[in-house]
Amino acid sequence: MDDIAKSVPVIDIQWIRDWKKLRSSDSDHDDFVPSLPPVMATSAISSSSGAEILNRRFKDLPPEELQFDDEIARRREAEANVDIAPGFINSKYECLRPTPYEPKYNRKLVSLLLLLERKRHLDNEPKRSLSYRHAISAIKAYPREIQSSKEAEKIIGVGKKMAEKIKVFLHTGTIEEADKLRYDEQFRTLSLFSKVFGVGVTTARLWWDMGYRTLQEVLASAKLTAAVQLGIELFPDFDQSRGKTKNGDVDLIISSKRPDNMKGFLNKLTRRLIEKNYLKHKLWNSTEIKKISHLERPSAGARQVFDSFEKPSTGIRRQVDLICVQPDELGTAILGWTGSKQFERSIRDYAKKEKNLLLNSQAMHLEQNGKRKKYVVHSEKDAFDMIGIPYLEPELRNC
DNA sequence: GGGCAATACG
DNA sequence: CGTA
DNA sequence: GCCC
Repeated sequence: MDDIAKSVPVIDIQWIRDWKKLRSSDSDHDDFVPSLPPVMATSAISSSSGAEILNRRFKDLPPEELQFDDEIARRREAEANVDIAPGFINSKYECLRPTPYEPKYNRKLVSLLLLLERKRHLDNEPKRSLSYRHAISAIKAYPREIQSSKEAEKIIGVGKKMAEKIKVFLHTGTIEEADKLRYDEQFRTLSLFSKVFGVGVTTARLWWDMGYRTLQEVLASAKLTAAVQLGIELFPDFDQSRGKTKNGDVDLIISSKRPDNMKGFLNKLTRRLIEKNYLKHKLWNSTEIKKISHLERPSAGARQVFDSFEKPSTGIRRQVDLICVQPDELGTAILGWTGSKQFERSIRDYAKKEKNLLLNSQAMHLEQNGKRKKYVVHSEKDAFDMIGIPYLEPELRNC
């Protein structure tokens, strides 16, 4: 367990230090292990008031910028069969190749495809959205500028229709459907709504259909669950639309060598955090209270998790997920909560289809003639080894 | 044509 | 079922 | 929307 703790990157921000202090002053829990995915420690100093943000409607929103708008040298489409780039791992399994957070090549193309993916997602077309996800991941990992649609179509995950869009892009420098979305009221409003914690595409569209166009209107008129109401109220704090590309969620995975110590641990912890004024009190008046008391039960093992919002001494708020796991779940838990989402889907897909290994964030099982045999995964590296794929640093899992 | 990750919680 |  |  110590090895794991050391191998996991830890963010150096104030509240982590506070946590350490808390930990060292609390001998009851001297063996709890914080584990963190690599998260950029950026934060927004909001210059706008919360009310102003909640009242924004689509025309007031900061422009839907392309992540990148490179001066693309228009590449000649005519000349055919460019070979696929050497060294590119051309597979439908994203987990087999490194994928950077910010690609060096094909950046505008990726930005445009991301808009189309989001559109499919907001239109509740999850399978099409997934297809775009696959193609985008492959292109992000592609080691040079794509020269022609013929070349693009050799990439597994890029089929006929997307190759056609890429062809247009290489000729005109854009993809019309995607470019239009940047100024599309419905698209941008649905995007805004679905950024609220607790709101997915169904709710976002419901609000749109009811005629709401700003979060303030929603807040004033719709009957909301306590959680969603809270999500809206906290939205300005978490707003990251200006100048910020990185999201600051933190997951803490907590485990103990003496699982009996963990009974009520989250409860005690949250009580202390409230005492120290790290937590936003409002939260605990809402639905979350149920979750906490629920976790108090001895609940014979497995996963315990809840989402919370923490207000560190800096005054900046972040979403923090606390996850308590059994010691033998630690490896798969870290792997499972580190992401990216697409990486998790990919590695689970590969494990099952290629190795008969069933993987989730609690365990890995080998399936052989109808029986399931459990394997204990001690670390991320362990998991990669057992599945038989090369280890990837977390910062290269941006599929 | 079938399948697309997998599971907990309200 | 919707969301994380 | 794409792969097998």
